Amino acid sequence: MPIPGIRGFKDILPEEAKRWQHIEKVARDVFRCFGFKEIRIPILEKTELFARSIGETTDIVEKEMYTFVDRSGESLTLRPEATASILRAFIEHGLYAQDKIQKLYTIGPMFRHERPQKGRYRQFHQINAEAIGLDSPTIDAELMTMAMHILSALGISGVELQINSLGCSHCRPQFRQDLQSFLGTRQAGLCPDCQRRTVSNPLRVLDCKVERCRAALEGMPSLSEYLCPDCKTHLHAVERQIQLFGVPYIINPLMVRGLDYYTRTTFEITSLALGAQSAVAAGGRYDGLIKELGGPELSGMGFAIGMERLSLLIGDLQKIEEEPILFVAAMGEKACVIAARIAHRLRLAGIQAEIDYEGHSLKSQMRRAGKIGASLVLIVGDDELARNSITMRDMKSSRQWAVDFNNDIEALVLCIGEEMGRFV
RNA sequence: GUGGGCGUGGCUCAGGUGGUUAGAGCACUGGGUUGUGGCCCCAGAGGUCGAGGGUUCGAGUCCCUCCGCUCACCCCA
Repeated sequence: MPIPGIRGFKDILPEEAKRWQHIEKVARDVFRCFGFKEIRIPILEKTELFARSIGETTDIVEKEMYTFVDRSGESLTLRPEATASILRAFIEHGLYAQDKIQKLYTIGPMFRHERPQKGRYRQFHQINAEAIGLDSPTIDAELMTMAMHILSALGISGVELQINSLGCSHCRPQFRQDLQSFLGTRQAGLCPDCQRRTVSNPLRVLDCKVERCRAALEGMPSLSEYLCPDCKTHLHAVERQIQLFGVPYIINPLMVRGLDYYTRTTFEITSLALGAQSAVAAGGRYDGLIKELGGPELSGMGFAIGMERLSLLIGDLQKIEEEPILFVAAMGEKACVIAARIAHRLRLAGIQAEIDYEGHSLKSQMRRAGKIGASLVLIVGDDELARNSITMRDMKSSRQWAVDFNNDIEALVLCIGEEMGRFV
């Protein structure tokens, strides 16, 4: 009996993996231009790290983490996001001692035990960027710009950048309290979810999609009116800067985030092409978090891009240039041996070379050569060997000719290299 | 955790009101061309019809249970 894979854990098959490689390559190149360095971090951390950073009462921590006790009795968790781990590493290795400013990125799998649906899996992959040690609103704008640039560099259009400010530790508590008491007076008109949210996470009511909730919330306190002068100034500066970068955006005062650590600037990049899970990227500022995790008093700002969602948006439009392929077809025992040697030598020269392994007919080998997209086929057989030559066939033009071959593979390989326009 | 839709060869799907050996296209293998790909033609191989139980002389088809996939809610990248 075959053993199936786990729900929500998807295989990325070769055809799609090719697209993923392309995505990563483009992203890495953008990071390089923006001065971000790669950091590679473990996928397991102590559970405590996520509980403290993401928030004890968030859905992620309460019911979505893959948490288990390992053989030494310690509670570990498969990371549900990357920020906490990056900050942990940043603190643990004292990176701030070399340079207070650290621009870091990582690409890899994250794990959340949610019900899978379009664009959402239990093991999913994120491209994650963090800019640590900067209070300047310019870095906020720069990060959002960079995220947008990665998307456009991948040929993705039709996305919307939404920005909001969640306030800081000075102004948000008052808003939360006032919102909560306001919601208390409107319970009857709210959907069951929002009635629950009133207690657990009142800010979430802001972006409820249920129509009748919208109506019941007439006259509700507005977050933007509660922002303290510093937060207001910061938001305006972010706006000014992102306008200077020429990136279109909209301010969405109703957008909130699901992780507790966000302060001030938050953003989301959405696309209607994604279905219900419309966010392809999201992030924000987290000013108190590094200290909260036992590090220095430095602020930070970061974002994550969902790889699966990116892949959905790119679709099949992506024409990735293929390297040329050579197929060595062989007829007869001697020829098979020589074919394998030729292929081997070509491979060492950096050319993709394929052979037949099962003694198929020449017709069948030719069919296979065509199928895998070989541009050049070498035909080695009794006839050729008897005449000290091999046959070369250009698959595109169907032109074919004989090439001298006195059992001298090096000379042959030179000839092939010329034919394929490559250095061997 | 909740709800809708769907499970038939590797893939995409046909299979009125239950009836004999479950079909097609694509892909695969061989042949038509005793050594030549794509197009065409012929042949072949490949399926416990998601699983288990029930009704029936008889179940891919009807009933029940379970499992899986998928979309949506919740939540989020």
